[in-house]
Amino acid sequence: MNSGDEAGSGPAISGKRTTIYDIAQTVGTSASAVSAVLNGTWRKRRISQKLADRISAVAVEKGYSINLQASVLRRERSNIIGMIVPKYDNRYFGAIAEQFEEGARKAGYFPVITCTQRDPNLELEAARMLLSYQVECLIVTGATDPDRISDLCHAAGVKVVNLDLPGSKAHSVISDNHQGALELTRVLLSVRSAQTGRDECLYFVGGRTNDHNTSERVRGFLQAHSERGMTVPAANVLACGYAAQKAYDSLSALGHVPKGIFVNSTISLEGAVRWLTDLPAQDRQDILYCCFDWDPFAALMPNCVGMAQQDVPALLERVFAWVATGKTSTTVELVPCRLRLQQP
Amino acid sequence: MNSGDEAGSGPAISGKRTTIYDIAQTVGTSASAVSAVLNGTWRKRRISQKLADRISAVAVEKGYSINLQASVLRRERSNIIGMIVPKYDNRYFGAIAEQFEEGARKAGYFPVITCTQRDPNLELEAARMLLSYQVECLIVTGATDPDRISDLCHAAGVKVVNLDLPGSKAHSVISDNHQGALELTRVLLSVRSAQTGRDECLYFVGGRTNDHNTSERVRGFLQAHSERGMTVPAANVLACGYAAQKAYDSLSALGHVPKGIFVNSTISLEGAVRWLTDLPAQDRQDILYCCFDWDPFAALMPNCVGMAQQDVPALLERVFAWVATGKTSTTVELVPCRLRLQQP
DNA sequence: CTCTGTTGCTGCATCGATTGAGCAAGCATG
DNA sequence: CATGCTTGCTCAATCGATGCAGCAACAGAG
Repeated sequence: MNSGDEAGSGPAISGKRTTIYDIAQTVGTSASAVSAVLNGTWRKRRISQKLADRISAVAVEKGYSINLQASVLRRERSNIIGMIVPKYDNRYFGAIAEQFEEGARKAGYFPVITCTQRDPNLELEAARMLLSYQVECLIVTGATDPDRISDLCHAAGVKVVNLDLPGSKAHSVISDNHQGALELTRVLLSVRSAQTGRDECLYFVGGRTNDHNTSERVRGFLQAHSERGMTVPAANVLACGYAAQKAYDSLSALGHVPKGIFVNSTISLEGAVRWLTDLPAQDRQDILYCCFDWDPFAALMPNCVGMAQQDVPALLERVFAWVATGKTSTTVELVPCRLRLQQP
Repeated sequence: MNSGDEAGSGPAISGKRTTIYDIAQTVGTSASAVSAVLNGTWRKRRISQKLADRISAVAVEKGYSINLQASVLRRERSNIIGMIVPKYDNRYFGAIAEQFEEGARKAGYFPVITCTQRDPNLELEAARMLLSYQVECLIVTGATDPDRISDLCHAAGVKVVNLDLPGSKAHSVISDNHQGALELTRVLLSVRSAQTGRDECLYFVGGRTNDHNTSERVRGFLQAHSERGMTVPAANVLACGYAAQKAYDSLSALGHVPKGIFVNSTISLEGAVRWLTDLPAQDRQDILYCCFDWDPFAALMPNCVGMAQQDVPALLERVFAWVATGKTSTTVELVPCRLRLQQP
């Protein structure tokens, strides 16, 4: 049962990790030589091939792994890049997290992501933690209060970039929510009017109006209507928050069945689709919706006209490009969304 | 534009972080006192309230944040717990990542998650990295080769737990794939036979047969058939890998339209559903499927009979309970799945 | 006035890796 | 044989936080 081998010069005895000093001792050399060999600077430091080989062999044999806490402490750079995301469990943030890691590794960083559940206190706490781990740069995604985090980072002399939601105290890379919403609304309006033969105002469901992204999307939504000479009644905009249940409740509370719905996020869409499937079949037939954000299953639902997919690769490409420049100005970069329409 | 204030005793000048020595100097005390005050051990170390207050005030004023690299180096414990996940961008792993972080924080750990794209080399590399950051414990989720990672961890004296996929060299917490697949298949078989009046073998799509989870699910799938006296032809099991496109291709390649499909994961389901929506409407009508793993949108698709949802909270609860015991034996814990059936 | 005990602090070694400075040995050149 | 150069290594300080050992000052007991 117990596989720990106590004897011999094998791998570290439980609890004690091998250090460069251990290796130096068994090889009969100095810790500096071991360090130089193991971090690749040995040629420059004129260590002989022979010694290098002996050291490498012993390191492998002992299962050595560097203590990066010690290494980072000594060097000026930590090579750690941090990210704060509100949630992992939807496709948008899942993709952001995944591609952030990929990009970070490609740029030579070690990525550390922390999920903050849209809780402002947890956001601050997480940012502080990441700073304590000496991140060189922090990417703040969808934070409720990005500016306070920017302040923290500035105090520590750490680069910050806002992603997805803009802030006023750091560079921001965000989707062009207005453009995406405008185009998406145009599509839904024209499909519906082709179907019914007349123009009818759509409903907007989900999000919060004081949130930048939602207000930009509402602006696009309204503009698409006014392009057709329509004025949307205020009651058609149900900015009820992001939770799925809220969307379900506010659609149910309407008292009638809206025929065209702009859903503000896949999270709200979960509620909207649930509401839809709970309707009697004949009501369900001619309801159409579109949704800001993309999900592969939601995109294939029969009532879905199209989705606006935020261009995650482009967003992250912009973020890493910004990080590489080392600039510190406070600007906002807009990245266009991709429209993904249902094949008829 | 430039908000950096160079003068005064304010927050750190860009590039230089405040340390306990800086604070000690401005307060006119020793670094030990500052350390004791800032890490909460000052009462025990008999620092006066007055000095403690002065130190705290200066620390806040200077925007001090502890250097955890230095702290961890000195102490015996790092408080870091690591996790390796193959992907973030589906609901199952998204939920695992999110709840892992929550559980880790509750247990007093700092969670670090790394995503390895189902790439065995990246898995090893990531494990090595996490060990270098002195993780106290590593949770290995869905790794292609968990045992090699276990070896690495044992060599470093670090606890390991396998999650989702079992390994032979560490404790494993996994879903009861056989039970879940058995029950799910029973449901689909009975719904289909109620519909058509006769028993018909289902198709199994997705996964790899040499993968533990897939083979257990196939076993459940076959057993549900044999309970009804049916023998499934080998050709009905399309273990074509996990990628969505593979599922699409192997369903298209069949040459006929199977009427009942057991889909092995939501990733494969993306392909299956795409295949479904590409079919002519009359073919699509009476196809039913079920799927192992849960997705809120997929669950609401009209042809979906039910999904097996892995009990993520229970899985992680078991993982953390195991970590807390500190035991090292090699056992497998099975956690039952929840069946989520389509409301008729 | 000495002895013991308490309060409130400081000094210093330590964790493991890194790196500039430096040293001994070997060799070639004048 | 003195000088300079190269090769191949070692020494020791350093990064920032921690915590043990210890010390000065003072109070109270005898």
